Amino acid sequence: MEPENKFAKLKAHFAETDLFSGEDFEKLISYFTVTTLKKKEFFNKQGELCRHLAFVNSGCLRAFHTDDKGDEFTMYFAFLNWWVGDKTSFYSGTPSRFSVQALEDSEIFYADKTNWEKALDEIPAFEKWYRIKTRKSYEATQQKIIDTQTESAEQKYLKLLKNAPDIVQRIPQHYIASYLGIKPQSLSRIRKNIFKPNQSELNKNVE
Amino acid sequence: MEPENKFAKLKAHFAETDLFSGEDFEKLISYFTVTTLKKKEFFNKQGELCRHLAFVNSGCLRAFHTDDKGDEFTMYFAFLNWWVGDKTSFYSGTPSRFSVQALEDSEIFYADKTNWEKALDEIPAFEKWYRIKTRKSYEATQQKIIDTQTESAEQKYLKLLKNAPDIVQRIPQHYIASYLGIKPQSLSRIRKNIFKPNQSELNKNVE
DNA sequence: TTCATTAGTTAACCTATGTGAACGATTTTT
DNA sequence: AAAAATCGTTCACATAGGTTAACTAATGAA
Repeated sequence: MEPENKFAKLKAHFAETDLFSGEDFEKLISYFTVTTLKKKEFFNKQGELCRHLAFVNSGCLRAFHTDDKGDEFTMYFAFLNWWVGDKTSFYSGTPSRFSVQALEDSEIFYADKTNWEKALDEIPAFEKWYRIKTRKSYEATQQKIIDTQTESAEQKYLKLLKNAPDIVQRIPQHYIASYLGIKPQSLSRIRKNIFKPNQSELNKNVE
Repeated sequence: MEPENKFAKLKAHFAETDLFSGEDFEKLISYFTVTTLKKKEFFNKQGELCRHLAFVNSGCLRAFHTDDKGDEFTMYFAFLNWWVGDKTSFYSGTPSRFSVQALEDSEIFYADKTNWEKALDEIPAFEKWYRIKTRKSYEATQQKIIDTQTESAEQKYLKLLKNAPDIVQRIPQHYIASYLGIKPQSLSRIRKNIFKPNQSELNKNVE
């Protein structure tokens, strides 16, 4: 891909917001660096300082926390135009509470704190965009707490199948399990219940 | 309390941030209204529009989500200087995803959207303070997801006892249970294990 | 003061998910 | 092509927490 086209998808994304002029966008990308991650490569690691935030341009990553027992819990998957990184670590200098790892070969645009803050300062449209994104991400996080506490694993899986079948297809099952907060064996069992007998939520109200 | 003293605690709180001049503060409170809530009274209800955000000046409130089965899950307790309300509803006009209710007779300072946004526009120090608070609240929410998924109910309770013994003492036990995401009976059982035999986390490494 | 309500405890039983281990299928590496 | 690693499935068994229900203590209202 030609260098000047590298940012085409990102540009389309910002254009959709109606906040950005072409000039704003040119300025924005001047603060970012392009790089690629091979499958399984890390963008940042839990326990270390998170020095960059990034946009996903292609591929897919996941953010996951590893607990004392070594069990992993996937907090989110990140696709095209998502941004990734532990903002808390990035801003406060505390150790990252989760790792971010490529699940496929991926291309990202990243900026360090200096550049990120320059971009925020100098491009009001970006600052506004970022504030909105932060709000949405806060909302999603709150919603995830509610869902986590409120629904059974089967309900969560069915909801995911319904709302994001693409994710379920694209991502290996054991990562889905870790996203739902259960073990791969349990997800296997749940799938068996869903697809075979006349038991599950899928088949209720069928009398 | 004299009217001009009503805001003393809030003023002290903002003074601590080093962001606010006395003048900023006078301006700020001009946008807020004082009111009291009796124990069990609601600040806002799940499903309705959240029209106000508020600071707690005295007493204590809780934010909780009620699911389809009628079970409640407490998202947070709010004490002195916390602010409460469903920001998502407040900003986006969507129905609140949780209710906020006084656990004790409480005094709060609240503002509707018009006043809140005027305050943000006209008092840069407030805007900055709010951005920091929002970030912290996002961090706390993310941390709560991690804790929720990672720890057993007993671990969560022990952690709470250690980090916030005041909360445990001040707040009725069934609300604590709902904060931990379990039933009151289960918390009773857990407490029994902790305080009686040589079983629990409390007594390990004692050989 | 009495009655009614709310809060906390206990116990027996139930259920969803975890655990460990085995197996075949798929993918990656050599 | 072979060997190694990863992935998904299944099963038997273990366990944390939910459910129901009964009982007592504490609180609040009449």
